[in-house]
Amino acid sequence: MEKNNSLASQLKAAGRRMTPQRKLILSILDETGDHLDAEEVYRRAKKQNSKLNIATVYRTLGVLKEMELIEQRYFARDHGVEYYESVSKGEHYHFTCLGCRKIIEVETPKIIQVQKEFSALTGAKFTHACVCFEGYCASCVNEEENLTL
Amino acid sequence: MEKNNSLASQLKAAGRRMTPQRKLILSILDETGDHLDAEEVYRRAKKQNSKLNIATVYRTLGVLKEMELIEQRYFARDHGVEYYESVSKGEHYHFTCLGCRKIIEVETPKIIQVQKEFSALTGAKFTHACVCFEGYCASCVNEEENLTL
DNA sequence: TCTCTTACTGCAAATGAGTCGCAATTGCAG
DNA sequence: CTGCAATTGCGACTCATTTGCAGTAAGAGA
Repeated sequence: MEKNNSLASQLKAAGRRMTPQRKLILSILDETGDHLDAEEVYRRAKKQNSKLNIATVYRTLGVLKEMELIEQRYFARDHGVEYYESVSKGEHYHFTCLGCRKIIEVETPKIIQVQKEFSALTGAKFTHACVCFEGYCASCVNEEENLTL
Repeated sequence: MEKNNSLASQLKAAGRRMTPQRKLILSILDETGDHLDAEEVYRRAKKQNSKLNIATVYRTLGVLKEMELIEQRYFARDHGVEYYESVSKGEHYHFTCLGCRKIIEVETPKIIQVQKEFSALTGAKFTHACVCFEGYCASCVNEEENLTL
């Protein structure tokens, strides 16, 4: 319950209100291990609130993003769709396999290092980095090799 | 002229044809130092070929990208628009200033290092990395500080 | 140089993720 | 319990990008 309380008080601090829609959408993102786009969040949320509208999902995702409770991300070169994940997952990046569409999470301190170096060099201040990788995962690389033999 | 010949032969090798539209669009991207989206490429190209259509620009950008003559990129968190640049510019990344919208190019070997480390670890093969940074450049950081004083 | 095939272009209409205006609803402070 | 501002649902809208199609034009072969 503390989660709801914390959400409620954070919302209040921002002059916003706690609503069942917001609670529902955040809980979906907090509890899933998958990478969801707005459409998929909508689909899952709608199961529990059939009158929910996609516009509300987008608006809620915007609010949660503003409050830094979730992060918006893009995966792979085709950035047509935005994905969202709870910030509670911590700093990491994504590798999308072009073969099987699997998303592998990549952890590395190097991106932060680049930011620090560039800041030190130029005096710029970073607020956000979008990093995503694309390629073939080990098993798809093998498959490809078998095919070309 | 070797550039056109090279383009022509590369196109031929891919079972494609050389057209004035393709020549024009590639030359615009090769010669500019700016970061152009499809709309801006279209605007500039149209000055030299008034009948040119935006759909042709998109199709041509797709072909050139497929032939690895240009790279498609996204800048900043709002990935609504795709930008294109000639691959002849070499490996680099982009920092977008949220204050003045300036795009600063960032050079670092660290991104490639991340890819190598991850490949060594998992056996995955990288084909592409999308990296973009967002924040405030030195002069906008200063301005912001002045405002909040 | 001419011809024929088929890749390519221009156009207009379609797509689709995300946004917006507005009236009805609902948190929640007092 | 009341009032009002924040929020929702809904449908219409935006706008970058894509697609279908009929006409055009590269460029290989004769």
